[in-house]
Amino acid sequence: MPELPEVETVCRNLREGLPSRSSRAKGGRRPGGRPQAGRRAACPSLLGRRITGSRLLWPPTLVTPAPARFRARVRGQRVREVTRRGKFILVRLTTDTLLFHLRMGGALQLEPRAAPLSPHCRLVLELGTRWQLVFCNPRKFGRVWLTADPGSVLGELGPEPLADAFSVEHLSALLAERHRRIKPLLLDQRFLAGLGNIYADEALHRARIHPLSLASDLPLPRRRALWGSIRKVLREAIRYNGTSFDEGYGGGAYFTRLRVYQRTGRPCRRCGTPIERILVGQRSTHFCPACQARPGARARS
DNA sequence: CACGAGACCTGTTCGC
DNA sequence: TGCGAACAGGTCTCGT
Repeated sequence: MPELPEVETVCRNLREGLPSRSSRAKGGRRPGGRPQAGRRAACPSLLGRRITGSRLLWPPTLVTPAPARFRARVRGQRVREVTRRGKFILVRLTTDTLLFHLRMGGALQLEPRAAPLSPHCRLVLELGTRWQLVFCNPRKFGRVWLTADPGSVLGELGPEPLADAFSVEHLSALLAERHRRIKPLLLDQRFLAGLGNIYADEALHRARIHPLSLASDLPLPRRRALWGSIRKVLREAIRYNGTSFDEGYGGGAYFTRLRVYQRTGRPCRRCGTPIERILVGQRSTHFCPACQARPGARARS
């Protein structure tokens, strides 16, 4: 599931820890409150903890270095910082950096060492006697790197859409030189880091751009609108802890705000027209045929 | 350079 | 109810 807002949520949870929460607390759900995940024990911050051991349960998870070297090298290092770049989670250690990519789902969280491990658990980093950092990944697509040079892993990534340096002029210039359909372009992490299928569809709808539009053909007002909608959608989703349909993200609730993603046949929240679903570059793509005019169907200018 | 197809995987939902 | 098909938030590689 994870796109930029979900990964940001995971990072924040690792940095700040999670307060305890019970599904039965205070007579159930607050009226108007965000839906809450189930019972969860309190867990502390990952920052400052020392890695005392590791267990690799699905070897293909580890890209580099080889397992024996990984185990020897990661042991004894202390966690200094937890940050995000695109959809990567960066855990800076004493001398190296651990990079995690969840790909199509999963979780990275602190758990008591006494707790039973999920069958989807692929890597465990032991943190003393009480806690462990657990990388769960049901579909086995997720990957982990340990390196002194994170740039070697992140090298090709495009700009960070929420960074101050990512200006409307910057995006506009990048779009102008790409003869590519806008939807697959937004999913290309070398073009822009962090968008995935949900937020690409949502950003395009808010900017009123048809997903098959040619990037280089977008008129300036659409390009400006896209810059704003990308940032707005991502910021808003982060406030809601992402759009999670499963556990492990601390109650992501942005699905209540989605305007097109997986709303096929339901009315557009702006104009009431039924949302359509098409395939673009093998990915499900949701849009409003009225709000998001076809590239060919040019209005008189 | 741009694009489609296939691969990598398991779990859940849909249709008959 | 049961069972296979379709589908899922991502990315890589190959062939055209």
